[in-house]
Amino acid sequence: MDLDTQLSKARQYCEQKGARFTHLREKVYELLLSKQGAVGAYDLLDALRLTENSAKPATVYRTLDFLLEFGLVHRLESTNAFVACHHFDCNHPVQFLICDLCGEVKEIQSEGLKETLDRQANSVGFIVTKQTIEAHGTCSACQ
Amino acid sequence: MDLDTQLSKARQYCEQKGARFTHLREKVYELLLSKQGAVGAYDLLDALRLTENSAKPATVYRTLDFLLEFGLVHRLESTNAFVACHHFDCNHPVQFLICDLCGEVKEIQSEGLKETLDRQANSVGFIVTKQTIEAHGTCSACQ
DNA sequence: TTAAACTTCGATATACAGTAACACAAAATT
DNA sequence: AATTTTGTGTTACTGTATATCGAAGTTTAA
Repeated sequence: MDLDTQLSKARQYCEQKGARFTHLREKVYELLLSKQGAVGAYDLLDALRLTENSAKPATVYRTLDFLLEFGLVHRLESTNAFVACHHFDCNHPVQFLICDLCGEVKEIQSEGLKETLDRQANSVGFIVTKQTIEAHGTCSACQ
Repeated sequence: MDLDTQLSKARQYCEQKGARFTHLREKVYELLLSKQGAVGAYDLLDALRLTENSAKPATVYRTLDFLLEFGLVHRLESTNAFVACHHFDCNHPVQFLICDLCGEVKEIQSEGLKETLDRQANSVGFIVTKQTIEAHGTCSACQ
């Protein structure tokens, strides 16, 4: 799907949820969509500053907080970086495969993985609210 | 197991591996053992400074690097914090249950979880070298 | 249609996390 | 004893993230 289509899909999604897809939010989401791989907040800030002159760290983090809240982007905990999500409307658990050579980030959805972790946790009386599952390694293209 | 026992177990383990369990390394490991839950590097630094007057960020990070390398501590990617490992001698994959209320960190070992992730990755041609699996939620005591 | 309430954004400052580089000291190796 | 390796002290810096406060823009409801 091309960028403009993806953007209007996001706009529509936000409107439907009663959230404002402001200029800044659209811009940041667009920047993330346009990169493959994950981007650090300060790299994103540098890119953003090319068009949004007044952008500062807080600008980026606030905007990312919004996008994270609505599932438009994901945060990679193991690299402190952010990736656009292309299918925010389906709300399944997400896991990431991060290639340490080319930086590619592949999002996978394994119900099995989620359920195994939930089950393991429950068996010791722990209730899971959020999972972080990330694998580092080498993608097929880089092998 | 009490603290002193755990410390001498660590000392023995290091000697056996030809690694030096120096005063600093012992001290940092001891501090981590004495807290339940995970500790941030700078909190650790503050605690360390009470006895090691000259400690600086690099001191802590260097020491943590050593302890991480030998499996005496783990790093939580989702909180940038560190926890002591009590059974460094058995070298299986590790997952964490992190209680967001009391801060307790429970280490679990699920071969199944590891293998499921490996399998999912392999099925798209991805070779995993390192896994990060962390669950946030509520522990049994806090419910 | 205007005031009140709420959300977003700009700006500054600061806290927290991690690394690079170099000098010196202590152990281990020869 | 001399050499090499490893560990520590120190300074300086880069990178990551949040708190606060006030101004500007939107929405709501009188």
